[in-house]
Amino acid sequence: MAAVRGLRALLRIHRAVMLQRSFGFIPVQLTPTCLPRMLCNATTESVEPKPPVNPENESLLENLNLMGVDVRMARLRQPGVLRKAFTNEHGLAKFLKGKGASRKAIAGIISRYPRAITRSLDHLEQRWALWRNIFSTDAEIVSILDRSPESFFRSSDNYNLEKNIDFLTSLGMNTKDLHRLLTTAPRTFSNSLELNKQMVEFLEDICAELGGSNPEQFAKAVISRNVYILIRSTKRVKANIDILRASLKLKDSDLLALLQGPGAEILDLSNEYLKNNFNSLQHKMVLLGSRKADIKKLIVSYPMVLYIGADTLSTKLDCLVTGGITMKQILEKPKVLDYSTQNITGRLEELQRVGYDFQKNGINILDSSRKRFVAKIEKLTAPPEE
DNA sequence: CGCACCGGGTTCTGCCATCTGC
DNA sequence: GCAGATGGCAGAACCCGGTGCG
Repeated sequence: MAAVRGLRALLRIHRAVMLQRSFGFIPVQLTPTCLPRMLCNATTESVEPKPPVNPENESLLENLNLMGVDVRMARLRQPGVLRKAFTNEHGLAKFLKGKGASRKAIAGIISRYPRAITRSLDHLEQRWALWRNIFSTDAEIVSILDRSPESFFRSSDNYNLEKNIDFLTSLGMNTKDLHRLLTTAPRTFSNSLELNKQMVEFLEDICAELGGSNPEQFAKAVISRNVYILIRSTKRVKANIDILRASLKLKDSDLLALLQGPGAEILDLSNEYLKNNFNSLQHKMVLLGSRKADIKKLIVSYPMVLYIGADTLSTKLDCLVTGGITMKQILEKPKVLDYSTQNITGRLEELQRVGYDFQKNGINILDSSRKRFVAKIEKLTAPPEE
């Protein structure tokens, strides 16, 4: 995870540089020839008339600096906001502070989504009230803004937000569903109503196409099981369904059950990732002596296996097989793959120490909570007396 | 009681591209 | 020709415990 974050940071820096280049803040190449040109620019302005770009609003910059906003970051994200004559940074800060946001959180929000300071107090109050229909405390909302400012501020259309809430409710989502949706995929509520409707209609069509009798409940089931669906494109979800359809060759009714059941969880993966994982899994399992039918069985009973990255999965399977677990046992209890390689490794070692017999006892013990596992080990090591 | 089955919880943003409206 | 609004993308698992049955 940390590594991923590090990589992202690197990418971000890379992108930032590219962005600066495209805006002309940094010469494309830092070769000596650029220096004279820059000097030239400074001395002979009239020769090369600059495009009439509004200058940045100095007093705004000063305000933002005083508030602890990372102005450089803000400039890279939304340069236009810094050139605006009228903004509402103080109003926003006061508003958020009133909701319990810290100074640091507020600065972070503006740094990451500068357009937030263009929203009026009325707008903010309205939007907050709408979110409060779903959240019971301000603190919950603040934590989401801190996490993802864009989700809250990207759209200025409060009416659309209201319609989205109505629409999702009309699908049969209860408050708890909406809460989960807004907590984990807040962008859903900033989508246009049209976009959300498109996805729902798409899902309903899939259901009908597969001979399902209740498209509405199908759509709801898929979304409830995978709250990220609505922030994906129909193109992506469709491609994933096609991948599953082509590779598993299930009966329509079985595919339908898979999609609204455990399969829903992998529908939002990027298409290449899903394909790649499928191919790697197939390759790996063949190496370990499985047949095609086994692979299909595994995916149908435990689609989350395709969620696991190719390298992780390969390592995990090796770890299990090396530890004396057979592929057959894994196919019967695929949920062991839920657990981290590290966790599995540790358990295998402990079980070996106490001489656990997987042939006799099965591998269910690997698929249990830490608490239960520890209790089990304690019992196995305790003297058999009384 | 012990076990297996099963569902649930956590979690997922920050950027670019493309339109739209002024 | 700008800034705003919105769509779309890549990224990539792990863990817990209620419950019902033998």
